[in-house]
Amino acid sequence: MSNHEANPIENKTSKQSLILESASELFLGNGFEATSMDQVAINAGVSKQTVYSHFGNKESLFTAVIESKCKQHEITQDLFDPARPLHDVLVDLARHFTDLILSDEAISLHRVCIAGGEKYSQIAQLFWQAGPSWLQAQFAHYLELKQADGEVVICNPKNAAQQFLYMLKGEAHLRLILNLDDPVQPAQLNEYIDDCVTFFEKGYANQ
Amino acid sequence: MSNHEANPIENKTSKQSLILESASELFLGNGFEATSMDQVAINAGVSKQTVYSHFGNKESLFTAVIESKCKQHEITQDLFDPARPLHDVLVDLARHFTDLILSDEAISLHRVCIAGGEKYSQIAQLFWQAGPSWLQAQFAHYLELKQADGEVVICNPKNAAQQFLYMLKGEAHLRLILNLDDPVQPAQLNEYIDDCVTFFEKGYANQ
DNA sequence: GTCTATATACAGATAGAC
DNA sequence: GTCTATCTGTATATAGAC
Repeated sequence: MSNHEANPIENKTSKQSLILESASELFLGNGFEATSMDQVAINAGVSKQTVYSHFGNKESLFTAVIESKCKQHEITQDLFDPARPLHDVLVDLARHFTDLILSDEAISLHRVCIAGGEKYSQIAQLFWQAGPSWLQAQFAHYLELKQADGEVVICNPKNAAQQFLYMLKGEAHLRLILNLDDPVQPAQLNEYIDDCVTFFEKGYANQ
Repeated sequence: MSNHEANPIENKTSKQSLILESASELFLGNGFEATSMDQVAINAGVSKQTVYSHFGNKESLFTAVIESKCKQHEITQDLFDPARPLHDVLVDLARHFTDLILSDEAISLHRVCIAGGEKYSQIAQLFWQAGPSWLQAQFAHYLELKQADGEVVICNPKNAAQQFLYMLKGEAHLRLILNLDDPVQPAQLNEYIDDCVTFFEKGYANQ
């Protein structure tokens, strides 16, 4: 009985994805510096040399991990259908946005990008463009259309979009990313989100 | 001529503060993991053993640094004098708050607390209580008084305080903490801040 | 208290067999 | 491509002289 699989190509890609998965777990869980290539290899069930064969060095592996994770976390743009009324969009956006950014994986990803951004600014740039920048632009564009319709009075849609999104991020996100013992409770969070929607509507209402 | 100083006690405390200053620079600049005790010693102009004599181990030294830095960055509570009109307080708060949180040292401190919070949750707790938590409470209290005066209509002052502060933090802070190449320009920031004040006043106006 | 010298461990990365 | 064994540097922490 031979030692190699029936399809060597599938075997190759399988090992590569095993390594990527292992590295994702460790980098996102413990950060860049605290993760060793030995751990990555053991966790993936391969030898260290195999890791180096596929990804060259630690930085390249790290970049590959961040890149793949950024692609996974994207909010659908269907949400910003211009035909939808403002209130519905605000409520949906608030719900989807908070669900996304407060998830365990998004928090880990954000934390790692902050820590790693100092030395590897490419990482932070990837995260910024795939995440915050993209969403802000989409939402601002939607608000422009609503402004044109006369539904709202917004002199600067880009600013308004930011105000809404960063307001929502707020305390719940900060507590999680600081890893505090007591996160914001779901009931309190829901009340806060509703408040934000109401606040936004009144602040930018057309009289 | 003897080698020791006239006052050995002053000499001791001087070395301790030298070490603390050196460690602050390195921890805030490069993070916990990327800072070695050797670097701290060299940067302070003392031997490594002296560092250990004063602070025991790396974690203790780190905690001491964060604790001292948190104490330095505190916003005066004179700002929330109940006699002051809302508009003045909002403008002053917005200016002082953004100045503080966008400063180099505050960004570094924030970054380090996020990175270190995973393993040493005491660090993040220190930061949270001395910074965000304290300011939110002060501002919420002021808003309660204004609500009682009938100047504004705020059903939940705690939420309103958060909305204003986290909205201000916004993109400028995120870009800095991610260490992106292109930070928000001062002119654009000022415009955004003014927008936030106007938005808040309209959103919570008493008709 | 402060120094120099050292013990011990583990990191990133590579050599060479199969 | 994949593995085991190893090189080389550097980290935390300590021992012992002064």
